[in-house]
Amino acid sequence: MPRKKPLPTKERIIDVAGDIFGKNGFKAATIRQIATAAQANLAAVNYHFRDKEGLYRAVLEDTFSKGFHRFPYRKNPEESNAPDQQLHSFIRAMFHRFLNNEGWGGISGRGKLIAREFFEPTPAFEPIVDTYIKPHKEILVSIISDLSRGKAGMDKILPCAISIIGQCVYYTFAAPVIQRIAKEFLPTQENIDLLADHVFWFSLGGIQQINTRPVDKKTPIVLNTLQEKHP
Amino acid sequence: MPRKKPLPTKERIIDVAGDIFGKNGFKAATIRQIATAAQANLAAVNYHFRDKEGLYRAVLEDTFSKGFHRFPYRKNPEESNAPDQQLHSFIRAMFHRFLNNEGWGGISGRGKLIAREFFEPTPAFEPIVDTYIKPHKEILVSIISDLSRGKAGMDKILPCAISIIGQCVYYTFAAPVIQRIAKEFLPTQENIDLLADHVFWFSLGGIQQINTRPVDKKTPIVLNTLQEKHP
DNA sequence: GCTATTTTCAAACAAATGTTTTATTCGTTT
DNA sequence: AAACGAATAAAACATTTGTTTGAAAATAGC
Repeated sequence: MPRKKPLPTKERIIDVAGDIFGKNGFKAATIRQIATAAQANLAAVNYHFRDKEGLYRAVLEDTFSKGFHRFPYRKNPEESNAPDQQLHSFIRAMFHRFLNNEGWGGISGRGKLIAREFFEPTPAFEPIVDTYIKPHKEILVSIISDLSRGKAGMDKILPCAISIIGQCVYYTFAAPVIQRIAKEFLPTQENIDLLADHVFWFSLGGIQQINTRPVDKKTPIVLNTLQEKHP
Repeated sequence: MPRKKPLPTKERIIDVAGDIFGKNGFKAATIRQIATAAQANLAAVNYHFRDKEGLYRAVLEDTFSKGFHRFPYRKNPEESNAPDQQLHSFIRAMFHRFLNNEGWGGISGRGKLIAREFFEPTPAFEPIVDTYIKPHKEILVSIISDLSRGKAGMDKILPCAISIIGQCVYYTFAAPVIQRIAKEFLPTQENIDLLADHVFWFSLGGIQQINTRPVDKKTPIVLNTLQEKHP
């Protein structure tokens, strides 16, 4: 009869709590709000998750688990194994995970929840880093290392990795600012390829520049050359 | 006698509120906490700022005003006017504004306050965007345009600008993640030059790549070339 | 079909918090 | 010196909110 309740209460609460924690943050979200939206009783949260923080932990684990499961970060052996193709796939997968509605759905979905953990992590984020973030970073490091044919040390690889992830994260989560500056590059599901292509090419140039510039040289060289082309 | 009160109550509250709003967020920060830390009476906040939100608006305006005043974004006509030097200065100024203790002091200072407004802006952020962010972006756009000798359209300039600002923002605010991945690139006052140099070179290569790659080409070209150097 | 366990529900509790009120103090002006 | 307004102080008010409680209902196991 009640076909509006296909999921058991516990999972319904996790689902709804993801939205509400995302929209309002941990402190501002209220258990009453969540219970009401999940069509559950107020005490159900404390019953199933012990307390508000227990619910939050469950939401976070559920979010990352589903996001990385739907859009995995492992190298795809069926693809061309050229490292530049691998980088392109990596960036595309990241944007899909962030923006696709089957993933985290951008800042109107679970995005803000994740952004907050990036910038002001709670204790609940600790296991997430070990389980998901670190292996994810290792893949990227390995791709960048391949791109430099194994010649670059970690002192060059790591900042490049941060620059790449930083672009993806910023493009995704800074939507409110981007909307006022460059509407055509808004982080939406439709723009995933556009964004991924840009970040890919920009980063490819960046990695190349980092790998080719002379050490401890203080002045730019490549673009000076470019300028001198048209004096 | 009370030499511990060099500032009038109103400004003392703004100062302390900046720290506490930054550390805890708007909702979690309490007026009692702020009043106590500012050695002011509980009612002082409502008296001087009408309500909690009024105080928050004052804090935000004060933060951006001081940050941009201490580390301005205007082109410095005394510097070399080579666009690559301008880009370097722009990035350095941005990192100083973000990280320097005379600026926003990173995420242990006012950084988190600003990060939150970037990713989930409140109504109080509206005037800030018009007064500070938009002109700031225009400077960067003009520099990138100069870098491409006026040949690039906004469809190429804007995403490059976002990529550059994104790196700076991410490097600054993702400190908790960076700490677990690349400790030597932590966003601290001492690392400003290191970070600025990396973002500068990386972005210079990125801009160059965006400007030189053939339109609508789907496969990477530059790094393939690089690879073929060592077959 | 009955019992034991799990889950749901309504109500109440206790703590925290933004705001208001009223009185007092302090500095300036008349 | 008196008077006025601004600023400070202490207390109380009205909500909100996380959590607990005890009973009812539903479910599972035998």
